[in-house]
Amino acid sequence: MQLRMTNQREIILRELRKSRQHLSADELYERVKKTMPRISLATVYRNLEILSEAGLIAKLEISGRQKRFDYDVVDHDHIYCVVCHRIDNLEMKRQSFEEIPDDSRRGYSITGYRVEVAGICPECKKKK
Amino acid sequence: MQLRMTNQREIILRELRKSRQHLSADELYERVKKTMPRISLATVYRNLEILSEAGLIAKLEISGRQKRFDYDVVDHDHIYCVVCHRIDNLEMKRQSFEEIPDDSRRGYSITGYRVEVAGICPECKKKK
DNA sequence: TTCTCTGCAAATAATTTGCACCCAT
DNA sequence: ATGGGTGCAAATTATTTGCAGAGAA
Repeated sequence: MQLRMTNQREIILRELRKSRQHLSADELYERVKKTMPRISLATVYRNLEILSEAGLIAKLEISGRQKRFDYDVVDHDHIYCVVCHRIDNLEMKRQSFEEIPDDSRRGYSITGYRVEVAGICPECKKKK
Repeated sequence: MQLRMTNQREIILRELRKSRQHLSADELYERVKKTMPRISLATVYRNLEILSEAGLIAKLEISGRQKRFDYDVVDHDHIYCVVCHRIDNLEMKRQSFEEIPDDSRRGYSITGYRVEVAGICPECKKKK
C-alpha cells in the first residue's frame, strides 16, 4: 500500500505544521475547513493516523480526552497544562537512558522514553 | 460534601489495591463484580473519580484509549507497553527538576513531572 | 432523618467503519 | 484503469449524567 498525496492530506499536513501547536483532530478540522469546506472530520482522523504511521507527524501519548498530534517528529519532551490540557514543547536536552537498571525494566524491551512536565499555563493562571 | 465509605467504594478500593496493577474502569468492574454482582459500571467510574480526588488512589496521565488508575499514590514513574498498553511501575529514583531552565518553562507554574518509559512487555514479545 | 450514593438507562464525546463514488498515479 | 482516498452516515467505545429509590451517618 503506497501513500497518495491528496489535496486533503496536503492541507492537513500544512495546517498542522503551520499551527506550531499540538492540535487534536477536531481543532485541526476547524482550521482545515477554512481552506477546504467540504472536508470530512473522518478524513482528518484517517489522515492523522496515516501521517503519523508514515512518520510525517507524531502522535502524542500524553493523556487527556483527545489524541493530539505533533508537527515536530524529532524526539523532544513536553510540558502540558493540567487545567486546559494544552501542550507545549520543552526545550531541554535529553539524557540517555542507558541508566535504567536491568531490574527496573521488568522484562520489557525499551523503545524510548519521555519526560512530561505538568503545570499551569500562563493563560490559566490569569483566569484564576 | 463528605465521603461515605459504602460497601461498593470499599470493594473497589480493595480490589484495585489487591490487583497491584494499573487497571481501567471496566477491568476493575469485572473483578469487583465477582464479589458484588449487581454493582454498576457507572458506580465504578464515579468512585474511581472520587477516590482519586480524595487522594486514595491516583489517576494516571498516560495515554491510551482508557483512563487507568494506580493503587500507589506515592510519586513514581511508569513503563508501559506500546502494544497492549499495559502499565507497570518503574523502580528508579527520581532526580530533582530544579534543573528546568527558566526559558524552558514557557511561563508555566510547574506542579510536577513524570518519566514514562515505553517498550514492549514480556507477554507481547512472546506473541510475535 | 438527611443527604450522599447507587443502579439503570439514556445521553455525550471521541473515534472508527461500511459503502459507493472519486481521483492520484 | 486501478486501487487507495473521500464524504457521509451509522456504528463503536469510553465515559458521564438524570432520576428515583437505597442506605450510611
